Amino acid sequence: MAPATLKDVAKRCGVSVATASRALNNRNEVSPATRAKVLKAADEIGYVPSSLAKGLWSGETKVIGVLITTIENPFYANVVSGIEKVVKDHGYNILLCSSYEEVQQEFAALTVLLEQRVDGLILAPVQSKPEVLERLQKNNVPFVLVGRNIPSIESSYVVSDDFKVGAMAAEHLLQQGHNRVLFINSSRNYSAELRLKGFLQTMRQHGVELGPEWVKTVPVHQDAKYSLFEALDQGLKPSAVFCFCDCMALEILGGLKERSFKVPEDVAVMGVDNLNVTALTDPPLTTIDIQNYEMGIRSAEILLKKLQEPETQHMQIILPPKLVKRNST
Amino acid sequence: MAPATLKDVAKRCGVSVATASRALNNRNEVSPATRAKVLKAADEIGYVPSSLAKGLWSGETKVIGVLITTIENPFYANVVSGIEKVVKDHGYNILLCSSYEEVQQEFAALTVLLEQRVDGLILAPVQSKPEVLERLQKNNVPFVLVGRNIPSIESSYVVSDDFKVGAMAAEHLLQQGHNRVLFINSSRNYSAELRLKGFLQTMRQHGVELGPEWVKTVPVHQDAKYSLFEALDQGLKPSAVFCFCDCMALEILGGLKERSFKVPEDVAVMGVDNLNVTALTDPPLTTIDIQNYEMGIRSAEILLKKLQEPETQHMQIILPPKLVKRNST
DNA sequence: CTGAAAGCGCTTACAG
DNA sequence: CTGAAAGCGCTTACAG
Repeated sequence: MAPATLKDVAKRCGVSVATASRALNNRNEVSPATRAKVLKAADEIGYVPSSLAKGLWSGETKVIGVLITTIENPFYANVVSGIEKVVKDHGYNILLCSSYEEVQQEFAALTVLLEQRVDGLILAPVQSKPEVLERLQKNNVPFVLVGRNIPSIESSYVVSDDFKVGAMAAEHLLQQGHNRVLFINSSRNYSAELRLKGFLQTMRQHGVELGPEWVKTVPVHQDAKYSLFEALDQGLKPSAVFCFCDCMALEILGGLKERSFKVPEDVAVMGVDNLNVTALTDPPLTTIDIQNYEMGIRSAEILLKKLQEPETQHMQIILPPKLVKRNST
Repeated sequence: MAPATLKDVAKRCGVSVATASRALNNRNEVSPATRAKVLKAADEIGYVPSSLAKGLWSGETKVIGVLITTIENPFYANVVSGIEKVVKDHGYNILLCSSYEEVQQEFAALTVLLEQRVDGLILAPVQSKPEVLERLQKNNVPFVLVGRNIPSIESSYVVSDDFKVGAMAAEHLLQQGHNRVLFINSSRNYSAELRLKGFLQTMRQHGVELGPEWVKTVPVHQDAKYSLFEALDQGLKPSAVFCFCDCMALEILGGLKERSFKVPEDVAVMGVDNLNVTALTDPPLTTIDIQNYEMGIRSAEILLKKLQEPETQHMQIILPPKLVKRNST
C-alpha cells in the first residue's frame, strides 16, 4: 500500500489539497478551525509528506552528499560524525557514499549523488586530479573538500597543514635519534604528496637523504604490513616507521609484532590522526592530531553557508597539526 | 543554475521529451539514429536524470535508510560497510541516520527517512519497546533489525545469539577463576537484556550469585570508565570486568590504567565485537566475535529480498558468537 | 479564508 | 518509430 498523500488528508476532512497543504505548512491564510481539522486528519492516517514531491517543487532536497573512502576508517567516522552534528541542526540529512579509494567508484558515487539531487556535497577526493571537481562545477553543485585538497582547482576545503604534518614527524623522529625512517604512504592524493614533501625536505635539511626505497606506497585494499615486509625483505633496516595514518600505523604495529620486533626498542612507529584507540594500543602510539571531528564541523559549516548564500567566496581552512607524543617513539 | 532537464535534452536535438526519455532508458521503440542523437545531446549538456522525478513516478527511490546509534562506534561502521557492499551492487544507496541512543532522536530520524520515502530500512533500535517498529509497520515500509531485536513485535532481524554471548563470557571468566565479575552494560536494548540474563544465569548455575551492585548500566554519552569508578568507589573489588561491547572495554582499559590497575593481573577485562583494534591494545583484548560485517551483509540481503518479493515471510538470523581469547583475561 | 489550475521533471499508455 | 497528454505528490500565484 502506497503511503498516504495530501489528497487523502484533504478528502478525509473535506477540504482541497491546497488548503490541506497550507494548514500543514503553517501558512497564515488558514482559519484555526480548518487547520485543526487538517492536522487531526493527517495525524489519524499517519500522513508523512513526500520529500520527493517537495523537492521537485522547491529544487532542494535537504540532503547533503558525503563521499569518503570508507566509513571503516575511524578518521572518516569522526569526520562524518562532525558533519552530521552540524547539518542535522539545520534540517539536512546525509547520503553516504564510499569510493574505497577507487576513482571509478568515486565517479559512480558522484553520479548517484547528482541523480539524487543533493543540495551540496562534502568529499574527500581519491586523487589529486581535477576531473571529479570539474564535473561538480559543471553541474553547479556546491561542494567542500575535506581532509584532502585538489590543488589544480579553485574550491573550498578544510584540511590539515599536511606539509607541516610531514615536517613535524620528521623533526620528532630526528630528535629521537632516527635517520633510517621508512615512510609508509597512501596512494596519490594531495595530502599524501604534501606529507611526503614536508617529511623528505625536513630530513634533508637535517642532512638525512632518503632514497626512494625509503618510501612505500601501500596498494589500495592491502594491509600496510606487507609494504613493511617488502621493505624488510629488500634489506632495509629502518629504525622507525612513519605512517600516513593511524590505521596504517596499527597495521604496522601488527606486522612488527608478527616479525618479533619490539616497539619502540627495535623500531619506532608513528601515525597521523590521533584515533581514540591509539592511546590504548601496545605501546600507545605517537601520532599527530589533525582535528578529525573539527574538520567535519568546519566543512559542514562552510557548505551550509554556501547553501544559504550561493555567492559566498571559496573558503579555505587549514588546521594546525599537533604532535601527540606517546610511547611508540 | 538549475540542473539540465529532459526537456533541455529534447529541445537540443529536436525530439519530444517522450522520445528523449525512451532513448535514454534504452526502450526498444526508438530508432538507432534518434537514440544516438539523444545520447549525444544528453552527454553534451551533462544531463543527469532526476531521481526525484523518477521516484515520484515509480514509487521507489533506490535509497535504503540505515538508522544506527552512531557511526563512531566501529561495530556499526563494520555493519554499515557490510550493508553498503550488498546494496550498492543492486543500485541502492544509503541514507545514514544516527540516534545516539536517544529515543527522541531515533524518532526524528525515522520521520526524515519516511519523508525521504526510503524503499526500506535497516535499523538498530534504541530500546526494546515496539513504538518505532509499529510506526514502520503502519507506514508499510519494509525493514530489518540489525544487532538488536525487539521481542514484542514480529519482524525480520539479524542478531547475535546474545544470551549465549553473556553465557560464554561468564563461562570463560569462571574458568579463569573469576567470581567477582563486574558487568558494565549498555542501556536497555534487548541485546543488553539478553547478555545480562545469559551472564547472570550461567554464573548462578556455577554457584556464583551476583547482586545488582555488580551490574552497572552506562549512561548514554558517558565514558564507561566512570561506571567502573563508581563501582570501585562503592567498595566493590572486581577481579574481572565484562563489558557490553569492545568500545566500552577500551574505555575500561583506559580507566584501569588511570587508577593504576594492571590488566589482567589485577583485573581481567573482556568485551564483545572483536573490533580490529582489539588485537593491538595493551593488553590484547579478550572478546567475543559476533560477526559485525556479516550482520550487515545478511540484513541487507534480507531487505533486498523483501523489496523484490514483498510477500516474503519474516526472516530471523541468529549468528553464533565465538570467543576470541587474548591476553586481557 | 478557500479552491481550481498550473507546474516541478519525469514515464508510459494511447494515438497516429 | 514518434508525439501529445495524463499523472506521480506536492506548492503557490490567481481568483473569488
